[in-house]
Amino acid sequence: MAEPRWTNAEIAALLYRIAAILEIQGEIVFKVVAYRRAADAIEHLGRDIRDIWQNDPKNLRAIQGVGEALADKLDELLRTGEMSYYKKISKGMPVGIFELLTIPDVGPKTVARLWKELKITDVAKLEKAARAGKLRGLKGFGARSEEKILAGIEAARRKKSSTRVLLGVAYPFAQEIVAALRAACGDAIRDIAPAGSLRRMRPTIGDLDILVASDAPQNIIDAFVNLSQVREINAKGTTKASIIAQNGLQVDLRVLEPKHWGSALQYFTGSKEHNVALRQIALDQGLSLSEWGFKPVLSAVEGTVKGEKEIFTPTEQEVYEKLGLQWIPPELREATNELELAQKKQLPHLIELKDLKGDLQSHSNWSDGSFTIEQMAEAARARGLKYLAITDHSQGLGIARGLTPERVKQQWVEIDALNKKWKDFQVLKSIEMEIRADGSLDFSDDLLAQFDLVTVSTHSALKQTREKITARVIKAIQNPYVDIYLHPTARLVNEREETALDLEEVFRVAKETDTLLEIDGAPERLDLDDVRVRRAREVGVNIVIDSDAHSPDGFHGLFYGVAMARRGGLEARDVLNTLEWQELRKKLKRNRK
DNA sequence: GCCGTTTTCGGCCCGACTGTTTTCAGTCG
Repeated sequence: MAEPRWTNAEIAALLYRIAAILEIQGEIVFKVVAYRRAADAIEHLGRDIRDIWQNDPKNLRAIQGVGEALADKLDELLRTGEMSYYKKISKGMPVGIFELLTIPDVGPKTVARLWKELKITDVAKLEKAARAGKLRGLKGFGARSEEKILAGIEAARRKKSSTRVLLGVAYPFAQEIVAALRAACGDAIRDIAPAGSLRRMRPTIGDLDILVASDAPQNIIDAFVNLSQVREINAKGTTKASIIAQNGLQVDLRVLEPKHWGSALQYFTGSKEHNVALRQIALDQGLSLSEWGFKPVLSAVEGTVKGEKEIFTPTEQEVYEKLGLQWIPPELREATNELELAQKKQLPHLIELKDLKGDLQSHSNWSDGSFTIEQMAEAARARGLKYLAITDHSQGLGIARGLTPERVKQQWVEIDALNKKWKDFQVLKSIEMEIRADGSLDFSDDLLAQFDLVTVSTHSALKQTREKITARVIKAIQNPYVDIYLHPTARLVNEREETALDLEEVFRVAKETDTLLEIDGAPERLDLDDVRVRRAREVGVNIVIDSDAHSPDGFHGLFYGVAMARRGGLEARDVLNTLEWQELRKKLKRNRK
């Protein structure tokens, strides 16, 4: 019997849905939070939940936030494909009701009352009722509430149609805004930094948060709303302002006194979950932490006030130090295990861009790039790299003018000639070889053996079943001349979901065969992502970080690739292209035997 | 519903804002 196969993401979505139902039904918030916490943990597991489960519910309790009750419910779901508890509580819940929760200022309590008292079960009915002035009959609702809800419905619609912006777009734009503000305000700015998910280097960004420390807040606010990048002003007050930029991004600015800088930067950087956990650690030490600083709290044990004065933290380091923690790099602040490591002073020494010695995926005008090998090589060299693999596509990818064996040989002549030009730089003969739908490769082993290194990837037949695509990839990476498997999940951020590939199995075989897996740093790929990178490291798979550059500008992909590696907790030693080519070369499986 | 060198029971983050209120509940980040 083929059971419906639930992915981690689908299971997480189910738990989030249960949380929403419980919330609307008025269940205690802590139970709701428990479901959300478990959902979040499963979403960010980095491996298939079945690998942990192994047909025993007890194993599931190893997942943070999953206890006895949830383990049993998940066990049932994994065994039978259904969860009777969900069936029970979702009975009679109108499906449209969950969309109401996406409206700003409409929360679970409001939804429950709209449903029970006015029979409103979807957004269309709510809009109609608000326009007809029927909401003001509810206790605590007035005409103003109706306007607010109508505006909220509009805002929710706009938000739904606009996707999050790629980090590769938002990051340079944030730098631009910061530079423009500095130019306009000069010395009035004591400190300035982008915060939020941008500072944590998430693959996509919703709104941009910019923080400024200054003694002259009004000057900063005025300068901000008058920047040439501003299209419209949402709000403008004495300490904060919000604008929509010409490029459509919402930018929120907050100005605060320098003495609050540390706690505010910490707070606005997030993540929310990280902050919640951090505040708990503070409480355990008798301190209440907020964006304004620390306050001593009543001690439960002594029943006395430990102190009176607030404690300010002008730097973010001081916030963490005050709690006996190492300062935590923003990329790690996603409430995985960073607080535990910071307590034990065991945070990884994260890899930096300057650690990379070479780039192992790039394209020239021999296939789908627009620049010559020489132009690409000079650009890489100018960035301080020592080697660059030219990995033009193989013939299987016809759309990218993939190379035939004959053209490969011609390209090698050009590369050999170029390599005479530098003493401090080398172009590597490589290829991005298509793994065909049946797992066979474009070139013979005899030809593959003559490259410096060989990379493989999939661009077609991406909808194959889990079994099929996994077998296909494994067959390819078992080839003794295949060194690197590129952008393993084939996802495109905001555009295309990852394939059904069983990554855990691929990790296992990659480790067994000494095949390297890639973090493709092109902003539209970022593949492997941080969660997968973390898991790859746990398993012991070797990683490389590449730009996938198709032009000299494309080498900025290395920066974003390093960001994913940092989010995944990688150190320089975990990434093989931090080695000189001669050292890396020895680690390739083709040279190990 | 989860969790524990201060607990197997009794806790579970903080502050601001809003609209409606005479002291607060709900929502948000």
